[in-house]
Order: sequence, then C-alpha cells, then structure tokens
Amino acid sequence: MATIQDVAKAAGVSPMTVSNVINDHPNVRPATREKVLEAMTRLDYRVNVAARNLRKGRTGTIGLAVPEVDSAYYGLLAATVIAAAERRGLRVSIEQTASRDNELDALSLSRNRLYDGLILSAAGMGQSDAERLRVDHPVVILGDRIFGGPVGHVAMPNFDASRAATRHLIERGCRRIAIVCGTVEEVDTSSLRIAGYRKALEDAGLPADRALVQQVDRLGMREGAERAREMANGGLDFDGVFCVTDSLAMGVLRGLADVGARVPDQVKVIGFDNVPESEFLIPSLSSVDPDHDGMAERAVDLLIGRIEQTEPPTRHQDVVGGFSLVIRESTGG
Amino acid sequence: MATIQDVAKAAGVSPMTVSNVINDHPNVRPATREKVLEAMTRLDYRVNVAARNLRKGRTGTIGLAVPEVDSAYYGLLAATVIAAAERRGLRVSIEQTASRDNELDALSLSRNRLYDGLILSAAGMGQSDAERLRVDHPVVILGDRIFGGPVGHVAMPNFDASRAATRHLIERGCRRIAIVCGTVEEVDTSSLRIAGYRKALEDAGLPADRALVQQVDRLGMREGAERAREMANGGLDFDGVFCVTDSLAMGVLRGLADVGARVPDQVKVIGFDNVPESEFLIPSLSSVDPDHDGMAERAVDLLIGRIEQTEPPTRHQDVVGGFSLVIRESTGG
DNA sequence: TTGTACGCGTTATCAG
DNA sequence: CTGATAACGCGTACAA
Repeated sequence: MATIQDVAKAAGVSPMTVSNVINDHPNVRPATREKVLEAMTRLDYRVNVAARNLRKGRTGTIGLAVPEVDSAYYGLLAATVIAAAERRGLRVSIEQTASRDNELDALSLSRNRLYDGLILSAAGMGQSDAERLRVDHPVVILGDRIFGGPVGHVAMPNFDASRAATRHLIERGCRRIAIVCGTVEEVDTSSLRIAGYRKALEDAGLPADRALVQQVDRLGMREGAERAREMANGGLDFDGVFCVTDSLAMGVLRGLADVGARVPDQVKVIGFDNVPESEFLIPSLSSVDPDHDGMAERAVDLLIGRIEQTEPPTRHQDVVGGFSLVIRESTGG
Repeated sequence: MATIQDVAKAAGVSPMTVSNVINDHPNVRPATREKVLEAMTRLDYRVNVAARNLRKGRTGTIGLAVPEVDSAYYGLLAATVIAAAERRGLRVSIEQTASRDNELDALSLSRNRLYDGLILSAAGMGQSDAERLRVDHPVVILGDRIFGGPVGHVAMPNFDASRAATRHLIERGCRRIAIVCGTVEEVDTSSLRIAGYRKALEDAGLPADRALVQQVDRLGMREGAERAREMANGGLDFDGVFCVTDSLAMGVLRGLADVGARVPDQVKVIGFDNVPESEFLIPSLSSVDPDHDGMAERAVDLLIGRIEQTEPPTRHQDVVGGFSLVIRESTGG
C-alpha cells in the first residue's frame, strides 16, 4: 500500500505538496498538481485514515449507538440522524449496543475516540448511570431516562404526546383504555408515557384501573401480540389500547385479530413513533408522530456544538421535541 | 486527555510497561500492574484508538455498508451480521451508502482503511462496477448483481427460491400470478427472481403473460401499495402475487385491501426475505426465508479469510445461501 | 514549496 | 524474566 511518501518520491515533490494536493490546498501550481495526481493514480494511493485521524484529532464522523438495528423505530432514527448529519458534512457510523453489556460500553470504550462525538440512543440506561457519562467526549443522548447528566439530551415529548394519544382514544368513545408499556424501574420512557396516559384519564374523569396497565419485557411485536391475546382471553374488559411503541402496536393488532376482536369497532389502538410501516398495516395504525427530523437535527446540532467547544463539554442541555397525532384506521380514521 | 506517557510517568514506569498492562501481556509483576492500573484510573486514561490502529494496522472492526438502514430487510441483515461477527470477536460499524453517489464510495473511499474489511450489501451496483472492486482491501459482497468480481460473494438463492415461491402459489390454485419486482437493467436480484418465477410457470405449463410482470422503481411499501391498486383498478386479471421483497408485499397487501380484494381468498400473496414483521401482518405474510444467519456467517467467514490472508485478496469466491418457505395466511397457510 | 517535528501507542531491540 | 530505549506507522501543522 503506497504512502504519501511514495507518491512524493514518484512525483518528485515533497510529501507536504502531496498532502496539499489531496486536501485541495491552494498554492500548488497546476503543473505540480498534475504530476502528483498522476503519481497517485499510478500508485493507486489511498490516504491512511488512521494516520490522518491521529494527526488531526478529528475524524469527520460521529457515532450513533442504538440498542438494536433491526427494529423499525431505530432504523428510522438512524436514517434521520444520518440525513441530518450529512447536511452538516458529517458521516455517521452506527453501532449496536444491545448485545454488549450495556450502553455505557459505547461511551467508556476507547472506541469513541474514533468519532468526533457520539449520539447515544439510550434504552437500558438509568438515572444512576448518568454520572458515568461525565466523559470529556462530546455526547448527546437521544431518548429518555437520562436527566441532568453532563451531556446533551434530546427527549421525546413523552408526557404530552401520551396524554394526547390517550385523549384521542377517549374522544373516539373509549372508556376502558389499556396501556401496553415496558416494565418501569425508574424515570424512563414507559413511566413518562404512563403518566401522560393517566393524566388524560384523569382529565376525562375516567378511573385509573391498574389492571389496564400492561407491562411487557420487551417493546416488540411478539410481546404485543402475546399480551393482547392474554388480555382478551383473560377476560380483561377494554375498548382501547395505547401502545408505547408502534412495534408493540403491530403485535397488539395481530393479537387482537387472533382472538377475533375487531379493530377499530370493538377495540381502538394507537401507537407511538409513527414508523413507516404503520401507514400500511391493516388496519392502518394511528400513532404519535414525534418530530423525528427535528429531534435528529437538534441532536446533531447539540453534538456539533459540543465538538466545536462552543458548549462546555460537561454542561447539561435539554431539548424536548414536538409531536403530532396521525389518525388512521385503527382508531376509526 | 492523558496519554500512555502520562500514565507511565505517574506510575513511575516506562510507557512500554503501561502498554503491557493494557494488553494483558505477561511479564509484568503484579505490584507494577497495580501501580499502573491505579495511575490509569486516576488520570482517567483511555487508549487512543487512532494511534493504536495506525501502529497495528488492524482495527478489530469490520464495516457493513447497506443502501438503507431504515428498511426491515437491511435492519435484519445488519443484526444478523453483527451477531455473526460478534461470535468471532469482531465489531461492526454500519454505514449507509444510499445517499451518497453510489456504493463504490464505500469501497474506494479511503475510509475503508478504518475497517479490517468490508461487507457490502449491494443494491445499485452493476456488473460493470465489478472491476472497480479490484481493491486490495478485503471485501465481501452480500447480495446480488456482482458476479465474478475479485471479491467474496454471498448470494441469495434467488432463482430457486423464487421458483419455489411461485410454485407454492400454483399449488394453492393460482393461475394468473403477477410478480412485483424492480426495474431490470442487468443481471440483478429482480432479474434472477423473475427468471425463477418464469421457470415455475413454465414447469406448470402456465403461460407467461408480460402484463403480469410489474416493475417498480423502489422495492418499498409505498410502491407496492400503489402498484397493487393500479393493477386492480386497471383491470388486470390476477389471483396471485409474488413480491420480490417483503416490504413490497406489505404494500401490496395494503393496496389490495384498499381496493377490496380479499387475501387469500381472491388473491394470494407471497413475499421474499421473511422479515420479522411478516409474521404479524394481517393477514400474516407467506415468505421466502433465506438462511439469513447462514449467509451472514458465511460472509463474515469469507471476510475473515481475506483479512487473515488465507485467501488471496483478489480471488473470487461465490457462495449461495439456502432457503425455506414460510407459509402463512396470505397464501391460505 | 519544503523540511521537520509531532500525534500516540506498539513492535523490536536491548539492558538489568 | 522484567523493564527500558528507540524506531516506527503515516499524514499534517508550522516554520523556514
């Protein structure tokens, strides 16, 4: 593999000149530039990014750490972040954190030195881990659970959006509304969404029946389907379901179909995330549409601010995204 | 940011000893090791991966380049490759190629020097690009289109699986079977799947009606839905649809619902990829289940072989994966 | 336009 | 056997 020195020698110039050509620096005579370019193609030269990164201390790449790469939501999130970063001239490398011990690996792991900064979509991280985030590397959390840590933080409008989603079900005539959510340990996505759900019930003067709060281990389709069947077969009385993710909702729709419950006639269902699939389900799924683009933009901007040092790296920043409701067939369209 | 020198100084040893401690090399007395570890925590030392990579010429990470990160199939693919690589002690960084000029960027781009090797899931790449793959870097193509290039290649069982899928529709009584596929330019996924489809029709003595070959720009849900509606509204006579991806099939199911066509009674639908969503659709989607795990394993193994130089880096290797049919409601399963 | 030092960890070589 | 010293990987900032 040819080095910049080889090219320099072949072109009869100094390594520095080759570097100048590569980086489109001015002050290189056209003739010289030609010679260098010719030598580069002849030797099939490629810059050694490791060397460049080492010297520059910058990589032009940010990392995006997500719990899973194979869920609709995180796929959407990744695509949105990539688009936002690209508009700002940054590349994105995605890494999956799930199979490793925990998300903190992605931070503490020296690996983050390969990135100018890291956007971390937290899932299994708790408040207690917040302090461990006190790294000198630029980090922005995209998601929930972490509050007040020394990092940037772009959060979903969990409470308000969940309240709105639940209110929508109420407006459509539901009186016994279940929520399917994750197990609640501390302040996290599920607990905030439950709070919004409860608030909406309270606003409407509906009783909060604990039996209607259905917690599952994973927020996946399978868990949604199983739980929906259990709810129906177990004789639970409900006429609406608010699912804290669309994946859960997809499963719930399927589970309800399995037990012969008609949606939206007998049960109305609304999800959260508005993943692309929602529009094409049968019935199509009503969902909370968080402002994915806006949140991704904000996350990238926050991160750039930290990278550029315009923000003290350990300062806390908090941003909450907007949302809208997308009403489709599953709530009577 | 502390360097290894700083740690050495703080611990009163040489940088070399620190390096030995970091890398668990023997020949370090426990007492010395302790001193070094203490200094490391005290200074909050993190190895500079850029420097290490530069020196070692290895990163322990492979790249995975996919056209999109937000489709069910590529998400699944990524998760599978990550799992396979992890079993072999390799990390995976995912990059999206779609928004850039073309997949070749991922190769020619110097960036690949950050990875020990690259698994490239080709989509827009044609035979003509094959030669440009003649890089000295370890590359394995996971997908289709490229044949005989100087790279490893793990292909889907396109022909056989498509034939089997179509045959399945025939066995279920379909006589007018449409195929929804991508636009065909050269030897690619769609053309191979069309060939398998045609072969199955031929085997059964069914005529090949060109009107039943429905080509769409993108293999996405929206395109599937639109096309299904057009087919039905346009008066096309069909009682079965083979979609070359599950995403297309999801859209087709939705499009058929829009026009009131009952699946599987009036029209049977089968997809390709067996993405996780398929199981939970209503109706659940029959699909070709390629041996994702096996293919990912093979791809990673091929790549490792090239990285370890046990294979000449420019040698061509070809592997075709296995498959099975998963029969669900959409074909009367 | 070029020489030189530098970024930082590791490999090779050498001394205790 | 433990540890130190020096050179190296390769591209770039800065002074010349």
